[in-house]
Amino acid sequence: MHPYEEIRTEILRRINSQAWPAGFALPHEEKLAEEFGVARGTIRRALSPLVDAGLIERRRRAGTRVVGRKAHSSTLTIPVVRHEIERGGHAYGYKLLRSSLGDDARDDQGLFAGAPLRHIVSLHLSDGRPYQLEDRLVNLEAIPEARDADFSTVSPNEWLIARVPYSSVRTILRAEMPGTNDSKYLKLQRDEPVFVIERQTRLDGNILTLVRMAHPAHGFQMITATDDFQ
Amino acid sequence: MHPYEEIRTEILRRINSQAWPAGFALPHEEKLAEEFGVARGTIRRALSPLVDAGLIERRRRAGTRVVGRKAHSSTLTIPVVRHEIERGGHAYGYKLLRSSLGDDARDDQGLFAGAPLRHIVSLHLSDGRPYQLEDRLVNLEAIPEARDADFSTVSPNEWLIARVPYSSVRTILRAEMPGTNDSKYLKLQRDEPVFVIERQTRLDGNILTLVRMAHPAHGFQMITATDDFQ
DNA sequence: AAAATTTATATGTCTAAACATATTTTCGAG
DNA sequence: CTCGAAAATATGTTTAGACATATAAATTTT
Repeated sequence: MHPYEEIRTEILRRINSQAWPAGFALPHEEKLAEEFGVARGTIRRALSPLVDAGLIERRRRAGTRVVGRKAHSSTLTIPVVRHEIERGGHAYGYKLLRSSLGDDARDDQGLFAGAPLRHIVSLHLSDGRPYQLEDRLVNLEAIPEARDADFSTVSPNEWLIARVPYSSVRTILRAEMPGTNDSKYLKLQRDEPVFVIERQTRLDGNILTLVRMAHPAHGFQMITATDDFQ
Repeated sequence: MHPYEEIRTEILRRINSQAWPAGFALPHEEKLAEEFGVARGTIRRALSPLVDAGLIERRRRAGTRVVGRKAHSSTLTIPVVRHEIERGGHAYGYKLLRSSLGDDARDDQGLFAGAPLRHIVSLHLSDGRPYQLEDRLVNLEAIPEARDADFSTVSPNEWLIARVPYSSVRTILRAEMPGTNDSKYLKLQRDEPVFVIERQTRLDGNILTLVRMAHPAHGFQMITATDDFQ
């Protein structure tokens, strides 16, 4: 364990044990450097992830303070469906349900501003059972290669994620009563809702793709990784 | 804009423009330092968040490569309910429904290993309408002050988050058909599902609190912040 | 007493250099 | 030709120092 890690751990311990409670002003960098017998740079290195995580706050001249938390943050990772299913030890299946071209398809929100689109509906299966219904619009102006890509064996999800770089992602999570397509393809039980993940992917402001991924609620859950320290 | 930021932006541009496609080996640090006219440390500073974000991968002696993505990651922030509602410009309301002590309460999963518990059920309202049903178990061994805390005006959610430090959080998201309590308190429409957030909060392995937060699905959604650059 | 100015100070950025360490490549022994 | 040891190399950690900059605190001016 490197000095910067030990120092970070020790400072975390002090915060978590309330020895340094919310609002407490930490000794300044030079003092901490002296206490731990290292250079100032090493102290900065130990502290900066705590700043990023919002555990402490720093202001020039004012110093560093322990922050009282106001929210829980965690990282939500959405893997390629196939990986998710296979990692769970299940057999992955995939079926292309619909593929069409057009510029008026389903752009309810006018996000694509009339750009040519490809609309793909596909189904992901786990052990033969419907797992996710993927309904996707792809901006062909931004990703022209997607016009002729073959999505009958590889899902657009997987095709895109590896191939197309993006700079921002907006993910929306919802519980919904199933729509017509959901009921048709997901083999839902009576009164069973769907868990919907909707995602907009952008590159420098231009929207690349918009996708709605619907899961049968029963047995489906999302778990977020804990943004923690050790 | 500082040199390290400009360099990071330029490198991102090269990755996003596919000038440096997935698998591409970046020039090594000394070369980049020379190219940008800065010290090696500044190059490291520019690159390290890209490593954290999984955009590039580095191995000693082998160098640095652009990574083809395998998943979408984003940060899910769950604020205190009151803040969430007030930020939306709505009136916040709160009602304590039930509060009891005991060690056998509802610990279905045996997470608390027989520790004394406090069980609190409360309702959060937005403009007078039910917004969230909070059902919480608090470990009194870890947080003895919670035994006598008054949750009739301040929700346990808010009381805990500011007061009690934690080291890890596990959040589970689900769509569910409403249970008895959900139907009773959330004024659900016919066939309306609930969006459930379940959270376990720990400090150094010890579970502090377990909470189930149920939202009427209609009009509720979670949006994740985009883990992006610039 | 209030407002404007100056000073002090803690954090923020950057450098240049040394050394540590994982891993690949090279080279030599068998 | 194979295996193992040695060398080479890119990244990883740390230092000590210089300078930049935001802002709190002290001082002067109004």
